[in-house]
Amino acid sequence: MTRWVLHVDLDQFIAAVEILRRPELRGLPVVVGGDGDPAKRGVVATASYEAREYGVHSGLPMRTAARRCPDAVFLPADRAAYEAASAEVMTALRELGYVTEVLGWDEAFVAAETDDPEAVARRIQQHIRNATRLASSVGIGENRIQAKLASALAKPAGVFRLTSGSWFSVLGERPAGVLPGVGAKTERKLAGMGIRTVTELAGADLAAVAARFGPTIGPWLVQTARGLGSAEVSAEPYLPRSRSRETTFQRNIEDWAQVREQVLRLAAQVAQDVQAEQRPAVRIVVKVRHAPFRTSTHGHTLAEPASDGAAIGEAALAALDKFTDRRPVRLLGVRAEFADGED
DNA sequence: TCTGGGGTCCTAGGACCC
DNA sequence: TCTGGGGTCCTAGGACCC
Repeated sequence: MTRWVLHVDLDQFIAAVEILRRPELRGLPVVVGGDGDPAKRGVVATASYEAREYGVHSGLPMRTAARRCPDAVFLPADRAAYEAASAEVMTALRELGYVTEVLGWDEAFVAAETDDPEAVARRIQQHIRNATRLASSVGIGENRIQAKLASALAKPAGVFRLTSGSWFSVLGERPAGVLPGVGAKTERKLAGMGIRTVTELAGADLAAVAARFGPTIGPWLVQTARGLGSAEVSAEPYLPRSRSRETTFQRNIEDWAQVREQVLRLAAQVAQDVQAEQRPAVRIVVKVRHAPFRTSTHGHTLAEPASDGAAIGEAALAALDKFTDRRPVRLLGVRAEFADGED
């Protein structure tokens, strides 16, 4: 028996949940995001595969999506519905009895001791489909990084195995940006060093990469490009490090009295979230995005850990007072941080 | 017509202490 | 009078992910 890591990833999860409750949308380009009005500020949360054919993808401004695919059905994001669907999926997944680590609404790692990981993958897909009517893809690897990349290669609704033996033949010539953790900025920096592909990053000079990206991220990048990494799957319950609320205003706010009002409103929501966690906050951070999309943050550490709305609201205002730039405000956010450690 | 919301982790610089 | 070298903690910002 060999120990495998499986990465289960729901296919077009948010769009799929919407199509389930509106079957007439099946086969149509569906775009979910913002409040569903593509004329307003907001970005795409998920596009159905049909909409992706038009170049619509997550993170794209809704307005741009409407231009690329004017015939798409635009729907508002409905968090509660996705949370409920996600809970059903993860409950079904855990019923199979494997050590399971949930990563978000629509993905999880599973550890399995087996000589036939494809059979386990198919069983997982079938069980999730029976319980929720949702399709998933499953990646199989010797560790998390291999499994994660494998699930992307398995889409839609497939199973794909990626191991140290096949890593370079499958991914070696692909751009380094396919690796999780390598975003646009990192990819550009790597290109500046003459590193473009996964194979090139895997063979890069460790000291040079560490000098450019730091002693932790540098070596980690090279290891990732080699397809090496942790195979641990943790069943420990997830403890959030922070809870936050933020809003982008449809029209920029110019009056600072209004800014204070909005910060207090967000702080009240955060206080409720903190109370639901049953752990006190130790620090409150306010985020301000000014009109030209410049974002900065300032925090205020609480005199003592607290969960009540008054203390969190006061701390948020104290943090807000550290901002000196009074230009128009596009976005405000309030975040509560919990103490780290075991308690 | 630009660019959401909710998160995580790492880094760099200053403060502070010995 | 022209002031080293560590270590640790705190804060703000950067990058990334879904």
